[in-house]
Amino acid sequence: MRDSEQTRQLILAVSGEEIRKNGFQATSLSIILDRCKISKGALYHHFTNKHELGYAVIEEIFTPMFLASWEPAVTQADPIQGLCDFFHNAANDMSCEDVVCGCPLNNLCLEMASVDEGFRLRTLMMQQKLNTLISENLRRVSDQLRNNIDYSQVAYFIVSVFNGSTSLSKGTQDKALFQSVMAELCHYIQSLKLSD
Amino acid sequence: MRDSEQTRQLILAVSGEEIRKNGFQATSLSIILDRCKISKGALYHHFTNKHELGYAVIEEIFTPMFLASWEPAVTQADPIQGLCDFFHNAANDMSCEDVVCGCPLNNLCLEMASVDEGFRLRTLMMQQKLNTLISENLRRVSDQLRNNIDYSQVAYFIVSVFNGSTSLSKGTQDKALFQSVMAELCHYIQSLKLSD
DNA sequence: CTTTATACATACCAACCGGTCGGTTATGCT
DNA sequence: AGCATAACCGACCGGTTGGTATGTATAAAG
Repeated sequence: MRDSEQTRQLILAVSGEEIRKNGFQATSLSIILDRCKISKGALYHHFTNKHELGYAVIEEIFTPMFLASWEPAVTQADPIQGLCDFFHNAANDMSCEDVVCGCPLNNLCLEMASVDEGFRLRTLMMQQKLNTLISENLRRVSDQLRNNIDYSQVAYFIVSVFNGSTSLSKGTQDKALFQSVMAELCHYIQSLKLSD
Repeated sequence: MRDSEQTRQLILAVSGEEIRKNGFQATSLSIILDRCKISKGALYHHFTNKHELGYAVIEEIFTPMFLASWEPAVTQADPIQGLCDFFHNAANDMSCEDVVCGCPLNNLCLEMASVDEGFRLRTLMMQQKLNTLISENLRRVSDQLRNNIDYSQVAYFIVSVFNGSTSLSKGTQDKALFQSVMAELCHYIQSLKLSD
């Protein structure tokens, strides 16, 4: 027909951008429809309601984007160095818009987790996947690291710093602040290595 | 008259709770009016519009609450130990509702900083005050700490971890996760001390 | 060519939003 | 007592929201 899948992907992509900019609740369907140049009937043909649209955006847009951004950093030979490079690049390459918007998934998590169970579960699943990704790759090189490391705890710590500093730099809209915290994070990660 | 100030404080307190629960944009004036048992005219007598109400909540409710929670931890004789106790207590004493709601200021920051300049500026001011509070009290005991410390950077790092882990535990609604990250944060802070 | 299901469009709805405004009541001042 | 004004009320406004019911165009199948 009129390429149903393409329409669906267009809706998801545009919705992702708008939710990223405005948050979920503040994003109105009408502006999505305008940008997609489709009718309300078209949207409700593909998604049963606004919540389901949000779920789909998380699963099909945000989650893959999120994991894909961390994955190459930790899967390389030296994940410690990989993470440091990742943070360094994140701090330097981050556009002004990125600083302003912050991590879209973290925003959604904060906004919707206490409002709707569906969002909470998808957020939870995301964080667990990410934690597994980081902690297992750190464990992979455990022979180069200190002995008393709780890998899951360290992974959650790292993600907490990253998310927290993203929020902080979003609020202050200060890129240098983000770079500063990232530098301290690298410092922390390096300290996981055996010094002697 | 009918105790204008008391009415104003009631509006602020109730608004604070609702904003903390639902976020700013998702909080409707009508439920605030219902809970306060006042009319819309009363609210608009005290505040020119919803944004100004939000500003007042930040300045008169959230900011004092925020600073007051950190202040005793860092002003005591040993701020390192004070912070560790603070984090430890935060992890243990945190009610389920606190875990669900997360830090109200951090939420507001994420939601409104990119939408409205007034919110951004008040968020920025808050973070600067907090950073000064922490960094200067750490500098106060710099003779007990490592040499190469960037105190402002470390302070922002600490706050980033705290905010980030609050968000994370809100999304997952997992108190144990928060405790875990707080434990790692204590570990990090202790490492600032001279070991030899 | 007809049938049938999909893929949209249009028109519309009730509910709710923030905000306004004319009126009313209570209080302090003179 | 009388007046001015602060404090408060509540009906109302235009606009927007998410959601729906119904109609129509398209395209593959028989």
